[in-house]
Amino acid sequence: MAHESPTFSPLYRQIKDLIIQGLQSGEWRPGEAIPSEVELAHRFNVSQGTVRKAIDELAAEHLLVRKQGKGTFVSSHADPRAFFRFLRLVRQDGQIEPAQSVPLECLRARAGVEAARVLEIQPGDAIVVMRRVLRFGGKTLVVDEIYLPGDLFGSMTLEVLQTYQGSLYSLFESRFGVRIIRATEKIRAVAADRSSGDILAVPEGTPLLSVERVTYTYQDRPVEWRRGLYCTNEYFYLNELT
Amino acid sequence: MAHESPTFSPLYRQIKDLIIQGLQSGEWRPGEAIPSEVELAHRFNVSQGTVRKAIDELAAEHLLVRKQGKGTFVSSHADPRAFFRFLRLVRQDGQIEPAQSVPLECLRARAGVEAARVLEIQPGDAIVVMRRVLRFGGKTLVVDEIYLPGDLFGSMTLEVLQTYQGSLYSLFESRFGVRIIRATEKIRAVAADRSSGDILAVPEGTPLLSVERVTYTYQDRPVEWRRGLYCTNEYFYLNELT
DNA sequence: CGCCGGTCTTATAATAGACATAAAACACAT
DNA sequence: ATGTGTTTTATGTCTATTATAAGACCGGCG
Repeated sequence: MAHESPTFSPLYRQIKDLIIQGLQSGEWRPGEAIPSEVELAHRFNVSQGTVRKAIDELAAEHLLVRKQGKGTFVSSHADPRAFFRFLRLVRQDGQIEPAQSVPLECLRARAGVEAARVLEIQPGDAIVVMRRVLRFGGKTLVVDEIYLPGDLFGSMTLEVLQTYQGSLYSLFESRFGVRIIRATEKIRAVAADRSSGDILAVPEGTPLLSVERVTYTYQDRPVEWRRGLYCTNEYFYLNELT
Repeated sequence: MAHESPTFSPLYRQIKDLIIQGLQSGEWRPGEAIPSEVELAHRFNVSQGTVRKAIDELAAEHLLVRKQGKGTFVSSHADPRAFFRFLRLVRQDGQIEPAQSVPLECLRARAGVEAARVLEIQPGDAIVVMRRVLRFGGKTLVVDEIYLPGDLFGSMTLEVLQTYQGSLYSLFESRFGVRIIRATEKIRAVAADRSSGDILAVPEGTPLLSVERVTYTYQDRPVEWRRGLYCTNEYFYLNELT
């Protein structure tokens, strides 16, 4: 097989794309096992090693999780280990504590120019806006404002949010079929205004961490825009530079 | 080869350790090429594929860089692409701009309890303390206070810092033989005090990003402790969650 | 109830050939 | 003779296949 076409990609990468299609189409759901390497090799008519290399990359990207002797599983945000991949707030002493999400409001709106640009939709398109806080050990440390595209999250309501136990991304995944893959965050320091200060129980003007996040699903499609204000008096944002 | 010993590790990982030794001993220096896969395979008496897997992991950890058709090279902080791995400050519009480091002072001191704990040395051991600022496009946006263990950086002087062109980690690497591998950062929002406000040209009380970093070399040995204050009015800290 | 093999799974190792790169060798016009 | 563009070749990594080992699980059997 010669390298002729300008759109050439190696065999294992084509297999990788086929597996991603299976994930995206819902053929294999989060938490479930995908077929074994030999079975996939047979289905796609390639060797086991080629399937293996495709799965290796998908595992490195956290889309799949390998377990020797058991199988390869679709990763899920219901897995507790996935929580702190997207919430990096830890206590002074380094202990990571579970967060409790408390939804405040959820309403329908139309996208402004900025939200439309970030979410790659048209201004005026339907969106869902929600606000919520995160509580750590009884203290309210984060207030989030979240923008979602209406076509994917049209049925989102405050009651759904209040009822659901588990992380927000776990809800996205199980109820809306939206799998969060990666995100980028822009972090800066800002002063608390009246309303956020009240919610976080700090004086107006207190320095807060402003975390603006854009979240992506398959094929780099943005599906969430959020802005969080973090109170970092007793907790901090932990980042690993590797 | 059976799995008998409790300290068993697969062949490719033993090879990986041997390569790390070569890096650590200075047998192969930053920027240089290491021997080819077949040559290493011959030297260690294993197959090329096994060497390949070892190098794959080292490349994933950014210790090596592969270039098809050319060879595999020891990664270096002199490489401009490495700069923004450890400095994630970017402009509003997303453009990344080169930083200019301006050293302010450099003096010898003795480790206090906190510095000793972080750097894993004894209280009272010799350390080097330095302060410097980072300028982006003419504006002073970062002020850093940096603590280094004296045994590694004993010959550090203000003149060395002022003379050297290039990043600090590039200096560590070329002049002190200390290769920075990874780091962890604790980020919080704080208010500017008088002195830092003066340096950054902002009013006292302005919210600043406090970035406390511990930096590690081979075998997870801490070799730098620093605290930076970032002015995030026109720039922000960019983070990728993957 | 324990344990001992089958039989699934992924993990490891070896091998062969394809592709990438750059420098040496060469042909040829000036 | 010399400069220039092309071909060859040597030497890297990359891709693909195959074989075997190790981990997990289940059911039969003592």
